[in-house]
Amino acid sequence: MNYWLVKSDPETYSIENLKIDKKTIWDGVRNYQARNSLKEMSKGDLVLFYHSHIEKAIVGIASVSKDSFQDPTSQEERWIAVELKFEKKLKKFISLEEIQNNPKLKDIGLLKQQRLSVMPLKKEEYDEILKLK
DNA sequence: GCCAACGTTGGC
DNA sequence: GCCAACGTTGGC
Repeated sequence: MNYWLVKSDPETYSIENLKIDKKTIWDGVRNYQARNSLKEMSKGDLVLFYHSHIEKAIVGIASVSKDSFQDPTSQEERWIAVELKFEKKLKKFISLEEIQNNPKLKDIGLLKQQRLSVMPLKKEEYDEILKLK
């Protein structure tokens, strides 16, 4: 079982959309590092859902409902997608600020690599983040 | 809305 | 294969 964090601009696709859709194909990723994470995802992994821009907070939890496969939005073999399933929306969002203020979380990709949209989390980091809620 | 950070592209 | 130019992301 692995843990991940994905970012999304809520104006494009929000946790509410995922809640309504129940499942979605997480495609369109065109960054190698993010792609490599997608590739390693497998069914049952847990995924924190982060809203960028206006919200800047972790707003929910999803799970991987289908192992990675070739991205249907690209002709190129190298791009990968997964299917994510809605798990829950957090009652209290975990803001970027709270994450930044936690010294145990200073090394996570979210803070270190601003532009990375899919990143792995260690179990400890995942647990630590959810402690903030 | 601005702009820094940084990944990607393409000319050489 | 290097690196300048360009485009995009995302925090502020």
